[in-house]
Amino acid sequence: MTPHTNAFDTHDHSHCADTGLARAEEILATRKLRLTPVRRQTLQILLQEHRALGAYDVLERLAAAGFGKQPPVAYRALEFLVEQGLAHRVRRLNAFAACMHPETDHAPVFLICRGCNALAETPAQPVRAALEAAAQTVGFTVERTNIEALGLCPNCKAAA
Amino acid sequence: MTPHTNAFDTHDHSHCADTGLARAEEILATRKLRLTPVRRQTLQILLQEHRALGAYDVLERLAAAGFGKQPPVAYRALEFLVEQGLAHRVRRLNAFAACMHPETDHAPVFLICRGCNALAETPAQPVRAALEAAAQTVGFTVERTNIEALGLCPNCKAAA
DNA sequence: CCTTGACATGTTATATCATAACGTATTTTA
DNA sequence: TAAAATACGTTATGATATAACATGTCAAGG
Ligand SMILES: [Zn+2]
Ligand SMILES: [Zn+2]
Ligand SMILES: [Zn+2]
Ligand SMILES: [Zn+2]
Repeated sequence: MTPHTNAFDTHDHSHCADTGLARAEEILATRKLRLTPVRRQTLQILLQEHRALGAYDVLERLAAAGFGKQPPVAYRALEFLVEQGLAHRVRRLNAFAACMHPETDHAPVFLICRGCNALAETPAQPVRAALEAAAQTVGFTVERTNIEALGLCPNCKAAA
Repeated sequence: MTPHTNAFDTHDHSHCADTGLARAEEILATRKLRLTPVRRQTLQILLQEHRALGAYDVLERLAAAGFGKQPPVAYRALEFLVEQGLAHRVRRLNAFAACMHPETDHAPVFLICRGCNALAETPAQPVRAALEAAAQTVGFTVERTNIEALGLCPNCKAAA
């Protein structure tokens, strides 16, 4: 078990970004899909911070890096990353975040700090299981989930 | 325990709508808040169906009923109902739905059928508890949640 | 190699969702 | 009944997202 660095602890963040990219390359290689320059740059942009970025924020940064300046440029790259499980969409924020553990446990739970906007992705198994159980009592089959919590991270709690 | 009618079963829906309105009146009375005509009409609109409606859908119907025709009319009424726990916002759909049990258990789980767009609201306690537990391991305090599942309801499964 | 088809990128234009700011009317309270 | 708070309506604008189409790139098969 990798000692999961979590977004709310101070940590060597270059590690997150580096391994994130490396994992993406591996994963896409095995799927014979291409991590093109825009896609790579988009993932890097998301990996730069442990928070969710709106599509237009991403777009600005893509444009600054010499890519297209129109919304579909960002939306397409983001959609691709989300489909491949390399990024997630955070509905509560209308925003996107790099996935912090693309290999393991999908169907993430997001913890969104309203103080500092940090976003942590935590393992979802138990939550997901509880949700499945609730669904089953009414005969509903769960295919995709959005499980998001808004609140305060330990740092912001301490500061308050 | 009321035998909770659920959105995926055929049921006497006028009962849902009637009790929904009645409950809203009681609740707002105890809080000394007003169920004004637009608010009442908005709640009735949401109660007409077990699915989520976009703000602009609601607005159209409000306008047809003689209320204002501009977005804030709908958004304000919806926001009020959501604040009072009489309706919920379904982030996955950018839409709103009447609450199906305003008294009990809040922090609902939504089950959204991608076949027929039906929306069921199920009790969230166990899911919520699992989420709290996950949050606690990183020191995060949960304040609000969005827990939504997309999938297939029993009827659509049978039809497929 | 070169054609061909699939995929990827870019553009313009438009659709959809949401709120700011302001004036008027209604309701409550003193 | 005056003052204050609340609610409703408008205009205008902001923010998010997708449709439709043209051009460019790549990987295979001939
Ligand atoms: Zn990091
Ligand atoms: Zn993830
Ligand atoms: Zn019903
Ligand atoms: Zn509810």
